[in-house]
Amino acid sequence: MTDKSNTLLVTCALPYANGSIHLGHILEHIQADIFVRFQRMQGRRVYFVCADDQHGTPIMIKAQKLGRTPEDVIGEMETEHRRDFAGFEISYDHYYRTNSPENREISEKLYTILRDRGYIQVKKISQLFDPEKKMFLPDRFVKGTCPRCHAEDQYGDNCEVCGASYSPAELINPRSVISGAVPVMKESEHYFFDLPKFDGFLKEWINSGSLPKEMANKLQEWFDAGLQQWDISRDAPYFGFKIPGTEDKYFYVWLDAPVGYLASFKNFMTSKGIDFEEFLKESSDSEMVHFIGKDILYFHSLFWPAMLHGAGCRVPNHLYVHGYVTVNGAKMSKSKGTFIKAATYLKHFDPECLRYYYASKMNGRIDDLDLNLPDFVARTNSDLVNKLVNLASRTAVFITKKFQGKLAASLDNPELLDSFVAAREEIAAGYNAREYSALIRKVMELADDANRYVDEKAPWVVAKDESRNDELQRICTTCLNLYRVLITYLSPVLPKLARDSAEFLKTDLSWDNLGTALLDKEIAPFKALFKRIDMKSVEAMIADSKQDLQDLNASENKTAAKKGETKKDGQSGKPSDGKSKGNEDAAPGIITIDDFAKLDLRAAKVISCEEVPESDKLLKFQLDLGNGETRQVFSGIKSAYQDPAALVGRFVIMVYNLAPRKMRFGVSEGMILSAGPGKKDIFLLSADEGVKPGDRVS
RNA sequence: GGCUACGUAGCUCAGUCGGUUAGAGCAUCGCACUCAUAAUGCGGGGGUCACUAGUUCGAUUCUAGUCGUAGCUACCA
Repeated sequence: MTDKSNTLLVTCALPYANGSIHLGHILEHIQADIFVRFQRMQGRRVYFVCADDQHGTPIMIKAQKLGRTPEDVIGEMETEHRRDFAGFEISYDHYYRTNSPENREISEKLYTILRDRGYIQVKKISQLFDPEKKMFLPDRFVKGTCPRCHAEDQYGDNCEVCGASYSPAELINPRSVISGAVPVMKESEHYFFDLPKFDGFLKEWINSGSLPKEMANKLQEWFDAGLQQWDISRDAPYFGFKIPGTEDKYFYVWLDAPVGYLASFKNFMTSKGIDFEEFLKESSDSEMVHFIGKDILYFHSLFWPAMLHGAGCRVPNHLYVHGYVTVNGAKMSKSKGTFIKAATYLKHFDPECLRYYYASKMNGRIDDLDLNLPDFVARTNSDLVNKLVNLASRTAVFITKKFQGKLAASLDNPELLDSFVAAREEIAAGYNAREYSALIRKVMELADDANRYVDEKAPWVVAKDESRNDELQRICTTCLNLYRVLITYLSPVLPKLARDSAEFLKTDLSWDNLGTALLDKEIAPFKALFKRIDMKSVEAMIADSKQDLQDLNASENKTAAKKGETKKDGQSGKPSDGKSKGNEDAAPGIITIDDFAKLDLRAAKVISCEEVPESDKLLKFQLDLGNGETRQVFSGIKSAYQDPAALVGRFVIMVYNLAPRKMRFGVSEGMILSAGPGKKDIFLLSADEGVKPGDRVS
C-alpha cells in the first residue's frame, strides 16, 4: 500500500438478488475480508462495503412468477445474503442495496453528465418482443430449437447440446420463456454509451498499475477487436431506474450495479457524517479497489472506469481479480452435490475451516482454486488442530495445573520468540500482495518450529522433577507466546479463533504489541479452541446439496424435462453475475401444425462440397434443388465429415425458406439438417431412394 | 482456428532471473515420545519437473513445436 493515511474503499462484486450465495461467491468475500482485516490491523482507514444487486429482468420475472412484488423478493434475498456473509465472518462496514435512493441519484447524475458531454447516443435496434407480455426479451428469455443441431428447448444465445451460438431470431420455433408466445421482431430506441471514445484513456488506465500485467493481453484482445457502443437502456417493463428524460427507458442493470459500490459507500458515509462527494472527485487522494471474479472483468475494466472518467469522477485504483472455484477438480455440479450454498456449508462446518483452506491456496493471480474436499478435511485438521492449536493445548495444561494459570516472568528461549516476531514483515507483505498461500506456508513453518521446540524441551519430563518447576513454567510460557504470535499473524484469516485465543490468553492480539512478550500474568484454563472435522460431515453436506437441487427443481418447474445439470446459471463456480442468464425453464415446446407448415423443407442433391479452409467447422455446399435452381449453403459439420468429396451426389434435407445469411466466407442460402450431439457425432438427414431434387418434405 | 494461461511426488501446492543429490504439507512405511483434540518429533520410500526438438559446457527452469486442461475470441443459418 502507498500512503496509509488516506481512505481506502474496498468492495466485493455485488451478489445478484436472484439466487443464493454459494462457495464460489464466498471465495471472493473471504479474500477481500482477509485483506481488509489486515489493513485494519495496520491502522489503515479502510471501509469495506458491498450490496445486493437487485435490478433487471430476471428479478422482475421471478417476482411475477411468485406472484409477489420485486421489492418483496429482493428484500427477502438481501436478508438471506446478509445472513450468509455474517456467517462467514465477512466484516462489512456496510451492506446495502442497488434499489436505493442513493443509487438512483448517483446513477442519474453520472448518466446526465455523460449525456451532456455527448457520450450517449440513441439508436434504433430490432429485438424479439413478447406480444402477450408486451415486453422485449433478453436472449436467455427466448427458447427454441437449435438451428444447427435441432436440439429442442435451447436458449436464445447458444445451444447447450452442440455449443452453437446464434442470435435468438435464428431459433427454430422460438418461444417466450415467460408466456410461451411466439416472439416477434420489433424496433425500439436504445441508449448507448460511447465506449470507443475512451479507447485512449482506457489503454492508459490499464497500464497504470491498476491491473495485474497478466491480464494486459486479455484486455488487449478487446482493444484489438475494437470497443463497441454499450447498450445501457432497456425498455419498459423493467425493474430498475428510469432514465432521466425518457418515459419508458430504464438503465440496464449492469449500469447501476457498479454504481451500487458508491451508493453503499455514500449511505454509510452520510450516516457517519462524513463527506462523500470529496471521495468521488477526480482529484481525490483516497483509494478504491474492487475485488471481482474474472467473469466480470469486462464490466470493471472498461465500462466502469470509462463511465467514471467520462463523468469527471475518480476511477478505481486496482482491480483484484480472482478465478473460479472448482470442487474436487471439476466445475461445481448440482447433480454431484458440489454446488454448495453458503448456508448449506455453514450447517456442517465452521466458517473458519473454509476461510483457512481458501487462504492456504490463494495468491494474487487469477488462477482457479480447487476445493478438494478430502484435502480440505486433512488440511484443517493437521494445520489448525494438530499443529497450531495443539501448541496451546499441550503447554497450557502445565500452566493451569502447576502454576495457577500464571505465566512465568521470563522466557526460556527469547531468541526463538524474536525469530517468530521477525517474520512480521514477510507476513505483512504477503497480506498486502494477497499472497495468502505463501504467508500461511510461512506461519505453518513457524508452527513446526514451535512444536519441535516443545519436543526438544520435553516439558512432560521436566514436570516430573519439582526442582525444575521454574524451568517448566518458562518453557510453557515461551510456547504460549509463540502461539500468540502465530495466531496474531493468522487473525485476519481466522477472526473467531483469534477472538477465542485472545480470551484464553487474556490479552489483545495486535500487530503492534507482537514484540512485547506476555509475562507474569494469568491466563484462562485451556478449552478446545478448534474442533476436528471429518469426511462424514462432507458427505452430509454433499447429500444436503443434492437435496437443495431437488427442492429447487420441485419448486421451480414441475413440467420441464430435466437434463441433468444443464442449467447454466452459476454452474461454473462463477462468483458473481447471473444477470444475463435467466434461470427459468421454458414452456413446453409444443407447436401447432400451422407452425410446422411455416417450414419449407426440401430434398436437395449435393453438387459439390468442399472445406472452408479458414474455418474449422464449416463445409461449403452447392445444392441442386431441381428446375435448374442451385443454392450455396454452409454447414458446420466438418468435424463429422472429414471427406467432403464423398458427400457429392447424395441427397440432404435443407430448410428452403430460411432467410439468407451473410457469412465471412459468403452467403448461406438455407440450412442443411443433421442430427446428433455434435463433434464427430453429427449425421446428415437424407431421403430414401426415389426422391428428386426440390421435393418438399411434408 | 486465433489469443492467453496452466500441466512439478498418490493428493494439494511451492520453487528454479539455467548450474552440484528438485522442495513442503497431507497420505504411506519405520523409529522415538506420551504433555496435547490418537496430537508431536526423527528417519525412509515415492517425481524421466506433460511430450519432442533446439539454444547452451549444462534445461525442470530459455526458445519452438506437439499433446492435454481452462478461459476469452472468430466461425458453426
